[in-house]
Amino acid sequence: MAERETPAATKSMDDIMALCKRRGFIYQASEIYGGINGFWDYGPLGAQLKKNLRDAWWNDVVMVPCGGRRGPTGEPVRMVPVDSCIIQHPRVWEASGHVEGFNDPMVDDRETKARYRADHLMGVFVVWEVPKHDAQKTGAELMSALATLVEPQSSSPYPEFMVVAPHAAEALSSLAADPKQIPRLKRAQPINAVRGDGAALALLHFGERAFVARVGPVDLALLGREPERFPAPVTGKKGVLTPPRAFNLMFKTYVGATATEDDVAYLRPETAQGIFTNFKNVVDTMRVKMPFGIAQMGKAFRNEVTPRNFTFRSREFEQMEIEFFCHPSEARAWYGFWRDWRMQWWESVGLKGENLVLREHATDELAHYAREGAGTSDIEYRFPFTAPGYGELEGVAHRTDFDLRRHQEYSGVKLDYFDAERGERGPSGQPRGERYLPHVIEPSAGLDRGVLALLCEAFTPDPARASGVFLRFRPRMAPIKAAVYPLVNREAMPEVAARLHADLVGRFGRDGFIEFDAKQTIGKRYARMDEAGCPFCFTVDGQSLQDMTVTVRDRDTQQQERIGLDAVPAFLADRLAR
RNA sequence: GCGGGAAUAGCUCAGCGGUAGAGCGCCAGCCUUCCAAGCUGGGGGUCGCGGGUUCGAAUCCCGUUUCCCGCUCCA
Repeated sequence: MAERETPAATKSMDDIMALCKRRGFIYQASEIYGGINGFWDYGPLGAQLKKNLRDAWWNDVVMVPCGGRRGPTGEPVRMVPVDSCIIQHPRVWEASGHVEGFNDPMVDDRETKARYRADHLMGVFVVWEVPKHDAQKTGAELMSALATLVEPQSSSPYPEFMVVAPHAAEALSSLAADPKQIPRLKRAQPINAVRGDGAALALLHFGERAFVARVGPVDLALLGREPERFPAPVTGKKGVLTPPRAFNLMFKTYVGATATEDDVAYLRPETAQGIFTNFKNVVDTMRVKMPFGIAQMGKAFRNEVTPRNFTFRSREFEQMEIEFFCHPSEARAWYGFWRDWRMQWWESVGLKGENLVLREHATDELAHYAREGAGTSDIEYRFPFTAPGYGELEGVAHRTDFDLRRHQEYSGVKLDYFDAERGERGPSGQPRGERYLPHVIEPSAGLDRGVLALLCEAFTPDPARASGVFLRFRPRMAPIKAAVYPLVNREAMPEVAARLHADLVGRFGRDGFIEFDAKQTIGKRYARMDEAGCPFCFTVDGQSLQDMTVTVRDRDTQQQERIGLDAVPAFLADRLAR
């Protein structure tokens, strides 16, 4: 299959979206009302395609963990599922870091179109002009004079300039390296280190004049009230900045009818936390033993700043997450195991070849919970809109014990695990046991992104065939499993075909649609199935009535073979497993 | 949030101040023995939405929504 693959860059996303609409895979949500940004609905074929991918994950991950293969410890992989609520106690999201991490206020420069994190705007507050005779002194020589200087608080609350940096120290060093960030500034010298209020002092030279300035965070409340009195970074121009605007990425709602601020709750931005909050319950009730995983699939919600690229960045989406708990000493081995096996799984559902890559994260792009861990990898697919780059399908992260530790801290409930098989051996030869907070490997996949990747991968333009395009789904993923057609709507053909159709629906109808259609020419019906991605069409023709055979038309090759009517179920059963 | 482009039938698009169109698809009938064949007929659009200009707006102007591209953002 891989050798006939169509490069992602040659596929048009517009064409894929049009096909998705035309064939009932994906519609824009609330379309008759003009649509709603960042939300998409699945049509009949899309719903079944999505279910097939979801079922494959559930079966291959939860019910037959890792397809039956053994983990790095040599034992079978143990896995149990949960299904937790979308709305959790608000403290869950404080513990997870989402309340803090999802609330970066941003400031826009209306003139230059630049956007800044408000807490990264460092103000430069001039507190003292250095007398001319002292202007050539170094920062160190000024230190004694500065000891008696006016308190920085007495200077104006409005900065003279603004510099973009995460904190004062970095602002100072970047100013020293590149004074052009402030108009007319010739030279900047740091004077002292960052103080308690997050600010530091610097000596700034403008031509012949020199000033001592305090560099530090600006008053965000004041910036919100009077943005016109704050200078923009780089240009120094006033009146062009917007007030800080909160980009709250969590969907807020209210529990109860009163809807006061005390009732605020959030729709989960990830399913993972529902696993961590149930960790103790699962350990206490399920006789699981380390190492083991808890899996969950379900909807999650993120108020994305810019939903874009079809369903790739939707505000409502479905996740398939595993939290795999293990002893800290085994985390590295399990991390590698999961990373490699998840990659193979995506290949098994049809994303083969150079469009699928495994990318290990560089240290500086790791999330807050993963810095101390064995690593983070992304399994990425080259979508037409990311080509030649890639978009994330699944992240595999070693989250250390970050989440359990935080939930233990915020809830006050002990979440450590007593491992009876570890620890020193006592006189009887029995291990004394070891109590520890497990480490976690998290393979977290996006179901909607997976569906989109399947669609993009399957989409195969072919000017030689009537439909101009066909969808080359793996039979296991295809929403329509087979079609049964009488070649013509005459003689006994429709009746024979209808019987075969009923038989196949009974055997395979739970896995996907089995089509029946007697209208129109056979070529037209084949072409429709090409566009819908149906892998096999069984046709009853004149010969069928003589010798009880049918033709099987293969979607990918357009070739036909003739098999016995009674051989069709076995033929399909064999192919649909692939 | 910003800048640019777009929105007319299920799809692809034409129409650009004077009665809303074509091709394909879809549905029905006829005909048809293997790849969107042919014939006949049919359904389907308040021209994204809301204002304004005009005797008259799909068409011009303003606003708005959605989609696409580029920024920006992305635990």
